[in-house]
Amino acid sequence: MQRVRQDAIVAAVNRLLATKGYDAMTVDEVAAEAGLAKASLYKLFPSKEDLAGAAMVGVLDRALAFVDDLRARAEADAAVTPVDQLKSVTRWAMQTQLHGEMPSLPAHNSNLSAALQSNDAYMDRLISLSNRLGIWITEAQTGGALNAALPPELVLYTLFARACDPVVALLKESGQYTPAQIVDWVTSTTFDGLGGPAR
Amino acid sequence: MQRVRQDAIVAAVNRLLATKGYDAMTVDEVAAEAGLAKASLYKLFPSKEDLAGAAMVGVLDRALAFVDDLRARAEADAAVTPVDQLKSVTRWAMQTQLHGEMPSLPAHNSNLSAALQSNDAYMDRLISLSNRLGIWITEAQTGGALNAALPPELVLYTLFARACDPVVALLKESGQYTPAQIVDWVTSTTFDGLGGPAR
DNA sequence: GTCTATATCAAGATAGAC
DNA sequence: GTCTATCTTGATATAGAC
Repeated sequence: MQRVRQDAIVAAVNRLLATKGYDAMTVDEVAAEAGLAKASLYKLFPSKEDLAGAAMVGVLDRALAFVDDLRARAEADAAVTPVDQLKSVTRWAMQTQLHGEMPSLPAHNSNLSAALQSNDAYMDRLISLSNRLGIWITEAQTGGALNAALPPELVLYTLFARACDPVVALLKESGQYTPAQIVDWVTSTTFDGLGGPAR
Repeated sequence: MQRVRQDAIVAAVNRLLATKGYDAMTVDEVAAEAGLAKASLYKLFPSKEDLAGAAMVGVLDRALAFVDDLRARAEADAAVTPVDQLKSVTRWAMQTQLHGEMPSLPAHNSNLSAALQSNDAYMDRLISLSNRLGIWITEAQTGGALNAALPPELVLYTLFARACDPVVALLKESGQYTPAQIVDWVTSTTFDGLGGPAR
C-alpha cells in the first residue's frame, strides 16, 4: 500500500540523481516530485543518504536482473563468450545513462560513503554484482579476450566507472549523434581503446 | 608582492579540489590553509566559483606548458608521432592526479559551469589546449594510429575524462600498486582498451 | 589591507496539530 | 499518517573597526 508511495519517492530520487547529482538534489525537490510533504518523506527515509541508498539499491537490482538474464541466455547458447556478456552489461549501463536513469553519486563525500557502506541492502547487491562480473572477467582473461596483465579489480573498476562516464553525457548534449552511435563508440573505446580493434 | 599570497591561495584551492572536490571544499578551509582571514580572501577572489576558476587556470597553464614542451621535443625528433604525444599528455595528467594535484570539478553544477563559461582566462586556456590536442588527434587518425571512425570530439572528451578518472584514485586507495603501474595500466586501457593491444 | 564579528540564506531535519 | 510551520546548522558572503 505504502509501497506505491515508496516507489514514487525512489523513482524521483533516481531521476534527480541522474540529472542533477547528489549535492544539487534537495530533499524538498524529492518531496515535491513524489507528491508528499517533506515530513512524511522523512518518516519513510530518515536521511538524504538513505534516499540515495534506496536509489542505488534500485539500479543495482536492475543490473543484477539484467546479468541474470544474460546468464540464462548464455546457458542456452554456447557461442556467447564472457567478454560478450561484459560488453552487453556495459551497453545496458550506457543506455540507462542516456535515458537519464543512471543515478550518479559523488566520488568524494565521506558522509555518504560511510552511510552506504553501512547500508546492508546496498552492500549486498554491490558485492553480488561485483562477484558475478568478476567471474566473467577472469574467464575472459584466461580465454585471452581481455588483457590478462590487468588486475581483475582494475577491469571491474573500469566497468563501473564507464557506467557513469561523463563522455556519454557530453556526446548526448552535443546533440550531433544518435544514442546508438554513442553506445557503440563508448563501448568500443572501453574494450578496444581509442586506437580501435585489430591494429 | 600580493602575487605570493594569491599563489598560496590558488595552491590551497588546487590541493583541496584534488582531495575533497568542489562541494566539500569550504572557503573557510581555503583561508585557513592559505593563512589569511576569509574576508581578505574575498577581496582577492569575489566568490567560491572564482577560486575554482583560478585553480583551473593554473592546471590548464601547466598542461599547456607540458604540451608546448612536447612540441619542441617533437621538432627535434621526427620519430615522435602524434599518438605518442597524446599518450604523454595522458600520462602527465595521471601522474598529476596521483600526486593529488589534479583539481576536479563536479560535472553537475550549473552555477559553477556558468561562472566558468564566463571566465575569459579559463575559457581561453581551455580552448587553446583543446585546439592543440585536436591537431594531434586528427593527425593520429589520418595516420591510422587512432580509430578514424571516432569523432575527434569524442577522443578529446575521453582524454579530458581520463585525466580525472576515478579508477586512478580507486587503484591508489587500494594500496596494492605502484604509481608507475597505475599510470601504465590506465594509459594502456585508454588507448588499447581492456582487451589489450594487438589481439 | 587585514582582521573580527556578523548578516544571510539554503537545506537537512523535526515538532506538533489534525 | 500527513501536513504546516519551524528549528538548526553550516557555509557563502559582507560590514565595519583598526
